Amino acid sequence: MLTFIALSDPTRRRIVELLAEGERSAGELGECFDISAPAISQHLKVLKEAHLVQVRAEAQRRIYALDPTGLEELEDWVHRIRGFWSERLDVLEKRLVANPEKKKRRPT
Amino acid sequence: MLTFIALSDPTRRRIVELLAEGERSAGELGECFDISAPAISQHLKVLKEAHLVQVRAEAQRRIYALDPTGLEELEDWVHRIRGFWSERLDVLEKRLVANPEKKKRRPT
DNA sequence: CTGCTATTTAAGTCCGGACCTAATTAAGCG
DNA sequence: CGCTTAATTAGGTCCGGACTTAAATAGCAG
Repeated sequence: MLTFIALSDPTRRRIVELLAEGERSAGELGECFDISAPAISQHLKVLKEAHLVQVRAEAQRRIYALDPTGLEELEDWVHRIRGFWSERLDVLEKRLVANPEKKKRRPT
Repeated sequence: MLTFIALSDPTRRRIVELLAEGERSAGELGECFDISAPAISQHLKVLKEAHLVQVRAEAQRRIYALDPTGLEELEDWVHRIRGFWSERLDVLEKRLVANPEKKKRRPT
C-alpha cells in the first residue's frame, strides 16, 4: 500500500492536487514550492511508484499527469472499511435507540 | 490532514481494518500484533487524533471503535481529486478513441 | 562538438517517528 | 489496604525519509 505513504507528505499531496487541475512539467510543478528541483523529482518518483501520477516525455521536459490507478485503490480501501462500518452502524443505532443508558460487558 | 499520516503505517491500517469488523479493547488489538502494548497505545493515539477511531472506557478496559469522521474526510479528498480528473477523462477518452496513435504537442 | 535547458541520480545531513523497557495511573477484588 | 489486570506516559534508541548540493544524463540549438 504505497498509496498512503505517498500521500502522507503534504508536498506530494499538493502535487496531486495541482495535477488534478491539469498536467504539468516537473519544472512547472517545482515553481509552486520552495524546495529544490531534486526534492520535487524524488517526490514525483514516489508518486509514480504509488501509481498516483504518470509521466510522458516531451523534448527535455517530463510532463506529469494524474494516474487514476492509485486513487482507485485508495477509494476501494476506504469503501471496504466503510462498508463494514455501515453494517455495524445499523445495529449500533438500533441498540442506542432501544436502550441508551445500558452498558454491556462482553466476554473475551 | 492527519488522516494520511495515520494510515501510512501498516500497523495502524491493520488496526482500522480490525475495528471495521467490530470494536475491540486495546489489549485485544495488541494480541493481533508482535509489538509491545505501548506501541499499540501510541498507534491508537495517532488514530484517535486523526479521528479514525473513538474510545470508550469500560472498567479498566478502553474499547476502541471506528470513527467515521476521518474516513469521510479521506473520501472527500479523493472525490475532490477524482472529480477534476473525471472531467479531464471525458476529454481524454474521446481523443484516444478518435485518434489512438496521434501524439499531440499542446501549448502551455 | 559546445553549450544551454530540464530533469534525474548520487551522496550525505538531519529530524521525526516507530519501537523498546521501565515506571505510572486507574479500576476491580480479596 | 495490597494485589492483579489494563492501559498509558516517560525516556531513550535507531532507522527511514525529506532535504541539501554537486554531478550525471538527455535533448535541442548554434
